[in-house]
Amino acid sequence: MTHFLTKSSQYAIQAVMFLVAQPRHQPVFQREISQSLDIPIHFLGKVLQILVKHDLIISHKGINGGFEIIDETGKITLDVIVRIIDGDGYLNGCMVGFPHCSDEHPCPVHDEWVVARTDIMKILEEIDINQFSEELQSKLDFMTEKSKQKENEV
Amino acid sequence: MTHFLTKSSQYAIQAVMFLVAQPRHQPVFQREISQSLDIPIHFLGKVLQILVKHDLIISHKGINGGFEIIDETGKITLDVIVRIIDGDGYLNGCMVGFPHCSDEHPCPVHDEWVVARTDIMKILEEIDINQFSEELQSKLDFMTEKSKQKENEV
DNA sequence: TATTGATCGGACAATAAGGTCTGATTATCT
DNA sequence: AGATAATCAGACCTTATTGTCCGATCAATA
Repeated sequence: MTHFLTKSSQYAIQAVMFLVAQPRHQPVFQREISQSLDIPIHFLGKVLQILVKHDLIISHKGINGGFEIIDETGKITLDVIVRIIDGDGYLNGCMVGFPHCSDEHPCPVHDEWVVARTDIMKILEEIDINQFSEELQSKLDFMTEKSKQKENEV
Repeated sequence: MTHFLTKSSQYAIQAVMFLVAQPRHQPVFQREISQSLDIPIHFLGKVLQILVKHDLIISHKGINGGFEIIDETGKITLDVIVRIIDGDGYLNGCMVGFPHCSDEHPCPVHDEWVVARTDIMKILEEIDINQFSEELQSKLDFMTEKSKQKENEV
């Protein structure tokens, strides 16, 4: 269906944004993340565990547990998350799948594709999630289930 | 794996390019297309049948059969092919999967994604495969298995 | 008209992605 | 110490994509 990122990496990105947006970066229950972002809870758990293993977030077990972002982390880019979840080489290769397509021997859409790919790379590599935590807090209200509550209030 | 187009639509696009590049648009055997483009022959057959049903190419059955592009066809865009094979709505929706993301309530990467998506749309909607049939003939030599033959000759 | 060799069509298998379930482990609180 | 409630870990199921196989159908040719 020509999806661009897998569900797994989409969920991971959403979760990281959600954690960054937390005031004081307090720990959040997996259940709360799941409900807020409308992500299947067990699937979310699996994704979060991968992020924990790669030291992007930390987990607290036990009754007052939860997940939180690691404060010391510098720049958090989508690129980092996608590579952790989906592995490398996600935009390599020809857009239409020609095995021998390259800069030297470009396929009919190669040059245009390079331009588009550069734009995408910018999003993945240059945007820093840690930068706009205040902006995130307001924006994510509309992204999460809070927006539905607001609709119901009208 | 963050693939952008499915194999099916990639194969379809490659096959259409291959047929357009044929001098005088002569019919070509499914087997020849398969070998030239290194596409599994039966999978290719299934894809080609879909294109036939949607009047993008025509098929000749029987012993001197094969597939050829329909000459009367005007502009052939990747968009048309992708919609036939993969269905509609292939770049709709938020890049990172937020259900409520929209122009009015953009997610943190929405604006940048719109730019990148526009570039991709241009490739899909504006490039006309029928336009550069001469260019295709030379370019496809490198895309197909002919390039390997050239390598072996050296 | 029989043979040949092509597409056509549908069933089927293999693989990966997406999603679910259950028990184990862990830390907090009473 | 026991109850509680959270993450952790892995097995398992479902679905979609990708790929394979085989018989039916069709048209050209000898």
